[in-house]
Amino acid sequence: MLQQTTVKAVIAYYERFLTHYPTVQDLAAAPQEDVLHLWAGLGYYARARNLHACAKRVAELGQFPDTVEELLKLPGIGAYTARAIASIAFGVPVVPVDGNVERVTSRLFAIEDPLPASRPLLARQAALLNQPKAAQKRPSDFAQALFDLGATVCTPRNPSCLTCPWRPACQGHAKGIASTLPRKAPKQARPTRYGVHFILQDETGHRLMRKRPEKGLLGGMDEFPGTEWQSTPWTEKEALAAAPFLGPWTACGEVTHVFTHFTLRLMIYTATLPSGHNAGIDPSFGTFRSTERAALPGVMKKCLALTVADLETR
DNA sequence: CACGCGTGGTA
DNA sequence: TTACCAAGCGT
Repeated sequence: MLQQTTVKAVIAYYERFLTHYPTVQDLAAAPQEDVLHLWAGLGYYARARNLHACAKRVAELGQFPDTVEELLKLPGIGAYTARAIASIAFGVPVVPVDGNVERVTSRLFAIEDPLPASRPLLARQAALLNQPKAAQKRPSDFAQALFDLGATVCTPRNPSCLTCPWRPACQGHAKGIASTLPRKAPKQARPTRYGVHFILQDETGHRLMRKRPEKGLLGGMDEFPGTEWQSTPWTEKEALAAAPFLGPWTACGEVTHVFTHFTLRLMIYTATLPSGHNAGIDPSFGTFRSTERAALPGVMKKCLALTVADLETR
């Protein structure tokens, strides 16, 4: 859960997750649908699918692997997480390199080559940080102290060099460039994509939803039926051709959602199905279900909230 | 190796 | 408002 996600955002999800799945066997036995439902809103949904697959593998093995090499073979466990588990859970003297450790390392050694190209060099240098005997003796404390140094002292902006225990050894500070490191390659501009979604309610308050493909964007999560997301806006005529039934539809507003790599603008249409008319809808548009039980990603929750707000002001 | 993959917080 | 950032991984 903590991969690229802040502790604050994770805690509530973590607690809820552990309540449902106290052991790795419980998680391994759960339906994917339930796992994704508990993850909905946290983002990076491949992590949920990987964690689920990982639990199944560990249950199959009968125990957790305790070496970096074996941990790396598990789904969702990469160079960082394998070393975090090995050092924190099993006392193996290795250094997990996350964003914090990359920053600390780039400053300590005054590495000016920009990310992400400098990543292999940073990893090699970071691997040397636990040479001192005290670090070898307590791999778990060393790893977590390194994270905390990065999170509270050697911060991205305005680092507290005056209170830093490593200031005497810091080449970045000596050169006066610590706060400017790590350098980063310039980023690409974020394109905009456009889509139209239809929120169709039946007489019981259930809404028409379908499951997205297992892989790719929002993989395995639920959505309201709609158009593809393309680089140009849809005309009303084009959009309505993609609707799950004839209508009439109410244009209810627009939702903007920013993903890592593109901005999404969605037009939302709503309708309530006249009773007895829900048989003619093609199954490719989904089934009528309670939104409470669905695995709706943030962008779809926004769409739903818009229709609810729109209804109340109508 | 570059890119795709969410969401919330902060300056 | 925009830009950046967060206990990265898989392809």
